[in-house]
Amino acid sequence: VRDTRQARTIREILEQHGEPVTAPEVHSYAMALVPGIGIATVYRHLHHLTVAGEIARVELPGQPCRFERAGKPHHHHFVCQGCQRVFDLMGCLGDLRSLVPDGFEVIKHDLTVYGHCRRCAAENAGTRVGV
Amino acid sequence: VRDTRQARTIREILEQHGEPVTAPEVHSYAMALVPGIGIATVYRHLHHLTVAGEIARVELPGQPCRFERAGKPHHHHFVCQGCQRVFDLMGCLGDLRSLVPDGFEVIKHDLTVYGHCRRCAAENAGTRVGV
DNA sequence: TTGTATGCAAAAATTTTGCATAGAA
DNA sequence: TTCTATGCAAAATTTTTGCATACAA
Repeated sequence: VRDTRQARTIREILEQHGEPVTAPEVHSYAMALVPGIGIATVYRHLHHLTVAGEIARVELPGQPCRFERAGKPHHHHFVCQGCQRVFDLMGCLGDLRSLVPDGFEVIKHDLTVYGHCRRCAAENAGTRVGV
Repeated sequence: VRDTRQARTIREILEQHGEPVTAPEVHSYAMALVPGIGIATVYRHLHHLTVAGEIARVELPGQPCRFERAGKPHHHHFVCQGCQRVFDLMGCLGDLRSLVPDGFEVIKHDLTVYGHCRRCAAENAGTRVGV
């Protein structure tokens, strides 16, 4: 993998983003920095960076795959149902082994919490639609 | 929504399945009962049944949408990394509000646990590849 | 009849691949 | 020159939609 302008741009976008971003989002950010960059190049570099362990895939239920910097401590994600933004949730839950049947082996887990972020909770106060 | 043979077949497949199934899976089961049934009909009925509240969408991270009978008590899912089967996990976790920042409002959550089911855990004992 | 449901094929939406060419070593 | 990277377009995947026809009331 050569250190081209496209490769550098995509790596930097991922490094600078706190929350996970989708490939089309990365593409539109990259377009501003490298006009004409193709979406295929974005997908290819996201793949390279994932294999290299520099970024991690973040799969949220029912959503297209996102990517975030690797190396963060174990964490989960919060999806705001107002603004659709995704936030990191540090911390985790207790013993998951108590949830699985006897003989089942737990390797890992994903938790996604849905709700309203601080801003949307404030804006929606009083006008909440049944969710 | 008329009670046709296709509608009845698809509803029954969903009623009888313990674990969530994908639309293509429903289609192949339905093909055995109603030869020539189209995948579009399957998607249309899955949509109708979802709107009617008879079945529920199950979104697992990184996987195509699945469907299961509605009305089950709150539960989560276990994905076996050996056989890829999906199991229901009854029970739940403690207080999720402790995980979210101040001012955030929790509405719901999804938990997916990955590992090996009893059979795959037994088969894999000793031959485990690093996962 | 009158209207809904169906199957097929085409269309969307997201991601991957093939290929000729541009660019880097 | 030699090889990788790129952009474009086409393909693959999953789901939705349009439409003419079949079927039900």
